[in-house]
Amino acid sequence: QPGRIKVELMTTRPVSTLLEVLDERGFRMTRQRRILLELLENASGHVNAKDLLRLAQQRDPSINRATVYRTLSLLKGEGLIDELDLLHLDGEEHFYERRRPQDHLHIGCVGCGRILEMETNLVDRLNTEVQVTTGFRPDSIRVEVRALCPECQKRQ
Amino acid sequence: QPGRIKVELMTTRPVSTLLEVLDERGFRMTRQRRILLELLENASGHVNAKDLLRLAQQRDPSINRATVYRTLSLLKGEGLIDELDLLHLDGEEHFYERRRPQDHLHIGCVGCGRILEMETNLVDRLNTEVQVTTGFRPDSIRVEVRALCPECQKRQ
DNA sequence: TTAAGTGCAAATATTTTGCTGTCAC
DNA sequence: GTGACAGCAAAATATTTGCACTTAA
Repeated sequence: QPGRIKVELMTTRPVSTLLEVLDERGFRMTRQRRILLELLENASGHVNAKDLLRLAQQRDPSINRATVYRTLSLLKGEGLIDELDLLHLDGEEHFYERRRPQDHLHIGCVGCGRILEMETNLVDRLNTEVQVTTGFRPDSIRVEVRALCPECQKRQ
Repeated sequence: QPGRIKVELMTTRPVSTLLEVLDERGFRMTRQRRILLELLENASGHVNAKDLLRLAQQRDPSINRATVYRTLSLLKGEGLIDELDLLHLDGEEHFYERRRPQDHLHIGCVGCGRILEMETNLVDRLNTEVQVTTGFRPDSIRVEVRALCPECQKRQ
């Protein structure tokens, strides 16, 4: 069956919260981490470090940039979030999203910068093919498509 | 048929050189561009800006960093090279490669940093599925896999 | 109590830009 | 000759780090 379009809405959520997982793994639950984890959990789609900092500071103005980066680094290292570039359509910063059971791909419109997500089993099949063909054991996969959205196609 | 492994060797080369294409399109052929284009053409695999600058300066020490970035930007804009992140296994810099007719994916080993290429028609099928499912018209696609190579698997 | 975590400021890394001078066409 | 391009240095952007202080466990 064909992939379904997912826009800024996640359906296949992990069962435990980031907080629960980090807690289980023995990391300290600081005030700052609670805020950042909750924001990441509920962020619609993808956040960059700058926005995450801004959002966090709305709840606690003392939260520092370094803490944001250190938390993101921790979560990356624990395999709980993935770092995306989203094709650097606008600047060089990274975006972060909660890792989900179902792999998906990101499509960025070079015209308007809109980002779309799409779930398709082709991504899982890529994983399998990599494993079988090369012997490399995939950990995570990132698929990013530069494209032109229907609206921008008309506009051209 | 299964994808074939390609390591640091390109088989499906474009017919015209970068120089020929830029010349046709009316860009000026400066001494600096000739050097950079030739290096990009013959670079085995992927180059980053720093290495490209270093290599270029071996032929002409006066070549400047800004010229390298401006040339890369030009080639990107003309759709002649693609910019890769190779999963930022080591630092934040970008890598560049000549765009080829056959799409392929990049697999990076998180253990040793080795980068492998693999050609598979699944990438082309992804392009098709994106177009059909979302209406977005793909321009280029980037597939990057974090993985563990066979040697690093044993070592663990 | 104490080691993990935070804030701060400065450092690092990579890429971009304004300006002036040069060269391909 | 002239506008596209190059060199230079400084700026911009994004992220990381050393160190002293704070706090969760």
